[in-house]
Amino acid sequence: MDFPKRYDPKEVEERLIKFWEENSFFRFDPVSEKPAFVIDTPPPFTSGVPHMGHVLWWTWNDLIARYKRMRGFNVLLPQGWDCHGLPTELKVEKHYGIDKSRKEEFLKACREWTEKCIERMKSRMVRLGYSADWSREYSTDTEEYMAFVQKTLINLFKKGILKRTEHPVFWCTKCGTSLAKAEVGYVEREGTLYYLRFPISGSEKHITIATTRPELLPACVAIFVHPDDERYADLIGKKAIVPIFNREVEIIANPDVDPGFGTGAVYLCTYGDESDIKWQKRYSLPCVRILNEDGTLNGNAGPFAGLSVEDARIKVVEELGAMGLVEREERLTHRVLCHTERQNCMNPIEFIPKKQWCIEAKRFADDVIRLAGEIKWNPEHMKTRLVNWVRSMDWDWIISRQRVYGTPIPFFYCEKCEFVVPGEPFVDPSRDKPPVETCPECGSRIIGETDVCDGWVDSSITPLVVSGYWKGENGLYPTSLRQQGHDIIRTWAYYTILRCYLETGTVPWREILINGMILGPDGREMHKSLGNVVEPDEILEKHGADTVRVGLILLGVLGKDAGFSWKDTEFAFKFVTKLWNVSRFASAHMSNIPAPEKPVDRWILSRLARTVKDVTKAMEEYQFNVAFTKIHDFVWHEFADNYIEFVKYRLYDREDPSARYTLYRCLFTIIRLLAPFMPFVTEEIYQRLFRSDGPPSVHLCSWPESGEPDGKAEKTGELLKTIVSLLRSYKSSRKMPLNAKLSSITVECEDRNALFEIEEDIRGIMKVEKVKFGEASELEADGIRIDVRP
RNA sequence: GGGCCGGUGGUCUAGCGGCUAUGACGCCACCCUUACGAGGUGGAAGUCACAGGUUCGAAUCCUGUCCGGCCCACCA
Repeated sequence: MDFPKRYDPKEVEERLIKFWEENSFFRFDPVSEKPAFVIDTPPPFTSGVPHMGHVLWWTWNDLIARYKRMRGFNVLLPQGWDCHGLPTELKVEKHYGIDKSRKEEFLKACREWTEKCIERMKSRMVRLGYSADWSREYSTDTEEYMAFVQKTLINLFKKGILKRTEHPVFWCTKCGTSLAKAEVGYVEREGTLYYLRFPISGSEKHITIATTRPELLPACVAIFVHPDDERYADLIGKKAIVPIFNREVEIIANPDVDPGFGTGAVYLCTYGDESDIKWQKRYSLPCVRILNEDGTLNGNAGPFAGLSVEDARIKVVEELGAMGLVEREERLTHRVLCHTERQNCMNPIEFIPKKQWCIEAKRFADDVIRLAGEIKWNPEHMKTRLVNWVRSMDWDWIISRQRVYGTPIPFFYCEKCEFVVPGEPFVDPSRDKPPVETCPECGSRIIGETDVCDGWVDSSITPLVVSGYWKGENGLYPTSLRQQGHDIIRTWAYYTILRCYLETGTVPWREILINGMILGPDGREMHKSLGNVVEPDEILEKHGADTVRVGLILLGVLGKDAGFSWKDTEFAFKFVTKLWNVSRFASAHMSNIPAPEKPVDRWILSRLARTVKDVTKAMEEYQFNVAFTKIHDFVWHEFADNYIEFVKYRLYDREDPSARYTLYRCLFTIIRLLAPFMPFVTEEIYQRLFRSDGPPSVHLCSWPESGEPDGKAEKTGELLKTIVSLLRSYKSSRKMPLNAKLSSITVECEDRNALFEIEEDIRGIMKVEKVKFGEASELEADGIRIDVRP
């Protein structure tokens, strides 16, 4: 049989990708009798180049899809693209030099850029062997998709869950947009704590407050001290004078103040941080808005108007200093709220009161927690993350973004009374006509919303899209499985559960699988500046897709981060070669004609059965690294190192039909076990050796049945292994070639019958002329003793 | 500060109540066997983080300590 000496991944992969595509093997069959398995697949964000994290993600999805197909499921593995987003806008501004004020032109450029990104991503997925049903591809920037997003938003509006309200929002002055709570986080920063004196009204005394934000002085509306703080007991209820502005503010007792920090006195400005918002509400204080959206101070800041936050800080301190009101300054590290969702922004967040569209998510916290309980989490403990997040949430979901490349918020409202009129999807209220000319309430002019949606609004309804629910088919909803990273549990997983629940009343998926992050080889996050970035293309070019996949599968423990490892890639590549060589050997010696088994055959078949059992169990638990390692160990160390070596003498000398058939059975099973992991090399072997006995592709074969392991046969096999190992050791220690002849050996073991069964094998494998049973003492292992006569 | 996860030869890893603790990489010695040197055989290397406890029996279960990692949290 023709079987090339070397496996050429590049040639094979190109050929098989075409072969699979031409035959549409991976199309979802809508009329199939088989149970459906729907994977809620990632719409990867289409910005930049795919990285190792994407590749792990795809590999897992594809692995699951291929495995489930072999298990008899009608698998739907669709693919979508999450297009909208700030990074794309920024790229377009920079690359094309188009300003977003030229909206139509700008959007066109965004789409062009996105198309390119999709092409780049898709080509890598295809090369990796991603077995998606490409006929079901979708993009979040199509009118069809956006129309559905808008429809769900209008539903929420009608139910009174989506509203336009004024609220201080997280505002990034650098990106010029509001943000959701999930997009911001605290970052340790160096800063200065200023001790500022406020004169007490009608007194010679003063009170000293400590703050890191002196520039917010114009917005000061109160001073707080702890109710039990003796230092300030006599000042509670009195008024302090805001320096420079000569405004009076009340000194109020507030139990949340920490008397141990700074001076124990804190001033409230609208708004310096989240507690300011809480306290302002609690004590019904006024709001002085001093910040513009670009991060400069406005007219309310008096002499500081027009300055940036940073400049104002210096100026205020200077002026207070001149007045003798700066008591002291001290350096400190504190936590600053920053735009953490975007690694290359990380700008400090300001709070600006604004009218925003908001989904009242908090109301549904208990429902989301209940639904999380109905979903099977892998690993289980990741559910805690979601639950903790939902419990700690104290803000609703602000969905409006002051951007252009996004799904338009589908509402119009009255310029005077703010009465809201929904549009008819698809609608772009920034350019389309409102459905009514004037406000039905007050007769004033109706204007269109110009904001667009947060990107998560698009991507949180993918289960409704992939299942066909959005087109009125709901047979496939809820979907079977979502796979995603733990870093976006509080965003993607949470928002998806919430949105799908609000739309359908049920869970979006039955199971969720959490993958870890792929770190650099040094164990740190991959960053260009750290020089620890490994590009998937590099390995893909060198060793092929199967190696890339297995290299990552070995790292991928459920929910755990792992550093990229060249060793594992090397390991994977060696195994591809090993499998190829094993198959090459088998191609010359195996046969599909059944024949009765001999003891050694029964042993390997039992070991094989056990392997199938273990691997299947690991696959069901999504422990892919364990599953692969089990197959690897069996193939290399039991099948190749032992079984094949044990039967060579039978194959070479007498073409033993039992060995030939056993070889066939083992390899066919191995190929099928490995097919989901290494789709290319297994398909190539299948086409060469097994195609005539089965379906047109190994990926259409069924998953092997395990059968029952045979304990007795395994014991006999172990006895043979031990004896062979002892004799190899004997030869090795005497620097003899392994195929050196021995005249006789005497074996002392418990089971004389077993020894009798394998006597011929011992003689054939180790070139021993005579095997005797009896007392021995020269070599010993596992309670078996041997004497050797060279 | 709260929560979660983990700590097994030099490095990575399996085992998660019961045979002498799995395997890989690396290391040492050897073999040259007609699938594979991207081989093969043999070997050295571990008090399974530490301390208690439960049990006939603990790497495995419980408690505490130490050390890492991640997530969350308003100390201005």
